[in-house]
Parts: sequence; C-alpha cells; structure tokens
Amino acid sequence: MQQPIDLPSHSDEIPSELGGLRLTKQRKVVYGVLLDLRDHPTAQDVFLRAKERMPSISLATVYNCLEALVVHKLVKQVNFDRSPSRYCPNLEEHVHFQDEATGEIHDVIFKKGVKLEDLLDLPQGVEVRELELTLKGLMPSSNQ
Amino acid sequence: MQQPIDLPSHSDEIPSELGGLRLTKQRKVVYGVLLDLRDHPTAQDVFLRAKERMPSISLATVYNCLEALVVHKLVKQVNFDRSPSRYCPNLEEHVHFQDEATGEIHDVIFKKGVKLEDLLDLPQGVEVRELELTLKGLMPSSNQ
DNA sequence: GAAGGAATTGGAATGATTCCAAGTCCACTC
DNA sequence: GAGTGGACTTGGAATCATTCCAATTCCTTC
Repeated sequence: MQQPIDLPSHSDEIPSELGGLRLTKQRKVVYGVLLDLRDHPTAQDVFLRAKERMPSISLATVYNCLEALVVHKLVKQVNFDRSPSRYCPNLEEHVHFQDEATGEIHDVIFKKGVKLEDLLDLPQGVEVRELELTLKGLMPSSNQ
Repeated sequence: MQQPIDLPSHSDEIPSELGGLRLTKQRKVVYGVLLDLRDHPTAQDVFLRAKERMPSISLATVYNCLEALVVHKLVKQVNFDRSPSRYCPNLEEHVHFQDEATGEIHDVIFKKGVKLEDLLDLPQGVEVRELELTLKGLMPSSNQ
C-alpha cells in the first residue's frame, strides 16, 4: 500500500494540475475519495462518497473524472471478470488479489527484480504495452 | 495452441459426456464451435457459428452452454477489461496476449518451471485459487 | 466582462448478460 | 413402448454498468 512518489497522500494536498490533467473541483473530489480510502471502490462507491463532499456531483461526472484520471495514469482501473470496474490510486507496478471470503481486494507486488516478461514464452519481438494480473483465493485469516 | 490431453481435437470426436457434464446436442455444437476455430470468439460469435450448424439454437442457450462448459472446466472464459467475454478451449495453463493492431488474441505459456506464485510478494499462507493474466501490445509483424 | 472551449449534468440509450416462465427433450421405470 | 420427473432449451423481458447526448455552466484568456 505504498503511495506513489511525488503524489499527494491526502486530498488536502492535491494541486490544481497533475500529469497534464487540469484538476477541476470535481476531479479533485473524485481523486481525493480514491486517495483517502484505498479499498478499490467501484464507480458507484466513488459516486456515493463524492456526494458527501460535493452533493451536486453527478454519476456521469464521476465516470468522466475516473476516465480522465485513468487516461492520465493517476489511477488504475481494475477488472475482475466482468464485475463493475474498481479504481486504485496506487501507481506502483502491482497486481490484485481478491479474498474470496470477504471480497476485499489487496495490492500485491512482484518480488524484487522479477520481470514478468522473462517468465513468459512470448514470440520474438513482441512489445508488451499493458499487463493485468488478477488473483483470487483465500487470505490466511479466512483460510481455516 | 496445444490441445489438452485426453480431449478431442475436433467436434466429430466429442463424446456424449465429458468431465461430468452431460453433453446435449446444443452443448456439443457449442463446444465443437470452440474446438474447430480457436480464435477466442465472443458469445455472439459462437452464437453465429453455432447457428450454421443448428439453426434453431438460441443465444440464451449459447450462454447457458458456455457457462456449463466453463463451470466444468472444459473452456476458459477470457476477459479483457470490460469488453465482451471470450471463450477458449485450451486447458493448459496459459495467459492471453491481445495484439493491439489486429485485436487478435494469442495464447502464451509460462517458461518451463516458472510458478507465478514464486514471483509475487504474497502474504504468508495465502491460497491462490484462480489467476488471470492478460497482456496487450504489438506483435512483431505489426510492430513496424 | 465577453468569447470560446472544456467540463458538468440529467436523462436517455446501449449492449452484454441474466432472468423467467413455458415448452421440450431425455433417461429411466413399469 | 408409454408415463413421469427432472434437466435443458427457448424467446423475450429485465438488469445494470457504462456510454452517449444535448443543454447548461464554468474557466481561462483576451
């Protein structure tokens, strides 16, 4: 759960522009929601939390903001099967593990020095641009 | 693109039961469609191809059959982001690479001896039950 | 402070998938 | 070989996350 270097850890500190993205009031609220509680919320979850901070915000805007944040690489969109997308402000390279007992999603990082592409039998010259790895299973505490 | 051991390579050879799943006419058709052209079709694609073999088959049945095949582990459901699910009869452990130039999906296997869980910094005692890894990028031929 | 472009908004539309209730098929028994 | 029960199939309706749209509203700049 490390925060990305050079990014604010709390919404109070969000500047007015970031990564080339103009941070409007709504985008700040949405980004702040994601930073403040990093539990991989759905757009619907984000919408409800954002409304507490800005009651006038609309669901369409939340979708728009999330997309803008994803496009500008401030937030990762996380998909498990075809369930509603979840959003994650952790910018470190990581993958996601869902505890089947609780539904909670946890960030998991690669062991030091591991490069996934070394492990796969990819055709010569393939250029990997994106990678999404999701795991499901049981956490120790729920595994009894 | 290896075929799973002990499974038929062509729909002509599909038995009347497999892995505990009763293979009805419709399920045979659907499974045959997947075996005969392994291009990771969507449910819609499967439906169109199945109709050529059995014009009376319905889309609902195709969904039902695909689900039965997935539950009985004869077929893998493959998800890229939130686009329509695709279906793959390759039962070997493998992951999926989508060529961004053509949209085609290719099966990719791990290098010999690699166990993904060795590479991840998972909390002690976690039991991984499912793993989905998808890649996007460019194939050599389209990478110029 | 006026103009222009971007962002926001509510509501309608989309589209993959699921649900449902009715009909059909099939395996098994007598 | 007909009867029965349960599983399977079917068409159509429903669901629901997401996208689209057209009309404001908001900023930024001149």
